[in-house]
Amino acid sequence: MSLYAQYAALLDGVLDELVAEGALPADLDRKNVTVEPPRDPAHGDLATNAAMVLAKAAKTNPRALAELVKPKLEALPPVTSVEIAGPGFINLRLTPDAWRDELRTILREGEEYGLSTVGKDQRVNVEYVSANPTGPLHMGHCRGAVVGDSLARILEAAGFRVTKEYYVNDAGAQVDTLARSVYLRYREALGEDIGDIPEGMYPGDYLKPVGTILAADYGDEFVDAPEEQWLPVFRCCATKAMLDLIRYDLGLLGIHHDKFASESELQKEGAVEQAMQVLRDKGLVYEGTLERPKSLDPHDEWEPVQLTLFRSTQFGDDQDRPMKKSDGTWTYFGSDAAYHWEKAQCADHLVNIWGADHAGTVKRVQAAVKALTDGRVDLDVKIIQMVRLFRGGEPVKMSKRAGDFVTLADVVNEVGKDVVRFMMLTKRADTPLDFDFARVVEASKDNPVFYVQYAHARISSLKRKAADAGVDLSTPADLDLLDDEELALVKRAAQYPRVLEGAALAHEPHRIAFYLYDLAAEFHALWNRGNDDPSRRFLVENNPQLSRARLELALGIGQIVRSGLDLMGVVATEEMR
RNA sequence: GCACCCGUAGCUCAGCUGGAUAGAGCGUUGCCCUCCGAAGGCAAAGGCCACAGGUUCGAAUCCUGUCGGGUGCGCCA
Repeated sequence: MSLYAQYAALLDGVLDELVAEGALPADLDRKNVTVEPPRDPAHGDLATNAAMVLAKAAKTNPRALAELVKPKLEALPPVTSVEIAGPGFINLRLTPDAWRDELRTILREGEEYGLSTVGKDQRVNVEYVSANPTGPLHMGHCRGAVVGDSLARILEAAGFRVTKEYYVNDAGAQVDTLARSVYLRYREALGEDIGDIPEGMYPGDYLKPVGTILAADYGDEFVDAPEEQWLPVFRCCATKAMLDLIRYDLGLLGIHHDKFASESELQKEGAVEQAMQVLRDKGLVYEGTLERPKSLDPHDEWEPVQLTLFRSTQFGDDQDRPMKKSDGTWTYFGSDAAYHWEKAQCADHLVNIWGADHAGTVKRVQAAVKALTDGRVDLDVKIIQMVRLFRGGEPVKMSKRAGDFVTLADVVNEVGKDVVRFMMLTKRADTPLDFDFARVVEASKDNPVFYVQYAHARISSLKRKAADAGVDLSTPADLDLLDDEELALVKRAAQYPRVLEGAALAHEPHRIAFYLYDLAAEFHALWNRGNDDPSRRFLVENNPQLSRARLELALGIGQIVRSGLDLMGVVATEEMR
C-alpha cells in the first residue's frame, strides 16, 4: 500500500470516529476524499481535501470540519503538525523518521515496491499493433506497439490480469492482394522475368523469400493453374510468413503478445453469425439502406442498396453501421464486433490501441461492445497520433512509392530498442510526436532518455566505487545522517506508487516517463552539490558512515528508476558509453 | 456537412481524472565551472491556460457555444 493510501485509510478511521461520536452524519459520501502530496512542498508532506468535500453534506463549513479532524490526526505518531490552510485543506507534516522508513521500505521491497492492487485481479485485454499481415512493421506501427506494451506492463503492476492480444486481419481483400503479389514472386523464383510489380500489388523485396519457399515446395505446379487453385495456398503461406516477419520486428522491441486472434478463423467458427444473432435478439439488427455519405461530391453517383445494419445510433453513433454487405459477406465492422464480443467473454475491460486513421470507427465498436455485453465490459480506445521522423531537424523524406517506408527494424537497429521505447512515451499518445534520429542519441540534458539513464548509471557507479571508499554494504546504514534535501528526494521517490496507479487507471503510460525525468533531475541536482563541495558528495572520503547512508539513498532512487524503466520496457544502463 | 482529438511561456510539451501562487526542457539574459563525480551548474525574465458563458466552496481540468489546427468519413480495411 502506498504511503498516501495508508494515510487515506487512517483518515477514514478518523472520520469513522467522528461519526461514532455523533460529530458527523453517518451517510457522508467519501468517494471524493483524497490524500495527496501538495503541489507546493511548503504546504507539508500530505494534504487532504476531506473538509472541503464533506462540509456541505455535513451541514458545516470546511474550516469548522477541519478543526474537528485536526486533533485526531495530530495524535497519529508520525505526524508532526497539522495545519488548516486556504479554503480548507488539511496539511500534514510527517517526521523525518517516517521518510527514512519509506526509504527502507523501498530498499526492502526492491522491485516489488509500488506494485498495486487497484486492479483487483480484474481481467484486461489490451489489443495493440494488429497491423495487417502484409509486410514488415514500419514506424507508423511502432508507437502503438510501445504504448500498448508498456500499458500492459503497467496494468499488470497495478494488479490487473492482462492479456496482450494482436488481431490479425487475414480475411479481407488485402490478403488476397498479398497472395497475388507472392504468386508473382513465386514465378520469379522459378526463373520467369516478371518485370515491374503492377500497381496495386505489394512491391517489397521482403516477399521474394516467400516466393522462393513456395517454388521449392510446389515446383511449377501452380504456374499454369487457375487462381482459385493457388490463391488459398498462397494466402495462407504468405500471411504466415508475414506474421513471422512481424513477430520478429516486435521481438526487436521486446514485445511478445499472448494471443494472435485471426479474423478468418473467427468467421470460419461462425462467431460473427453468433454475435449478430445476439444483436438481432435484442432488436438491434435490421435490413435497410444507408444514407448518401456527406463526403461525396454532388455529382458523384450513389446507389442505395439493401444491407444488414446494426443500430449503433442507439449508442451515440451518428449512423447505423453495416455488418453484412449486399453480397452476403461480412464487413470489417461485422467481424470486428464479433471479435470484441469474443474478447469480452474473458475480460472485464477491453483496451484497444489504434492508429489515428481508425478514430472514426471508435463509436460503433464501443456501441457493439455495450450492446453485446449489456454494459458489463467497457472498451477504451487509445488513439495514437503520428510519429514524424526527422534527422538533425530535417524531415526524413519518404517517397510515396509503395513499399518505400522507414521500417521499425531500421530504426531499432540504428538507435536501439531502449531509445525507441523511451522516446515513444515522451508525449501523450493522442498528440503527434517528433522523432529525431540525431537528437535521441544525443548525450545531453535535453534528451530525456539520456538524462534518466545517466542518473541510473551514476548510481551504479557509486555501487562499484563504494568498496574503494571504505563503505561496508553489509552493515546497516544510519539514515539519521541524511539531511532535508536528501529526504526531499525520498519524498519524490515515494510518489512512484501513485504515479503507477494513475498511469494504470488513466491508461497513460507516458506519465511514467515524465515522472522518471523529474526524479532524475532532482537526483542530478543533489549529485551536483558535490561538484563544489566534496563533503556533499555521495561518497565522502574518510567518512564511511555518511557515505553509507547516502549510498542507501542513491540505491533507493536507483531502484525506482529501474522499476519505472521496466514498466516502459527499457533496460536501465549500468554505465554510459 | 458530420464525428473524434488538440489549442497552456517565443518554441516543444507536462499538469497526478476539480484543489492552494499553473510547471519542465529548449531559446533569451546574468553570474559560476572547464573538475572524468566528463557528456556543465545556479539564477532571472517570460502566462487573460484560444474566446464567451455555465456548473460549485474552488475550473487549465467538467458542460454548452464560438473561433483556430489536425485526423477521419462510403458495402474499403
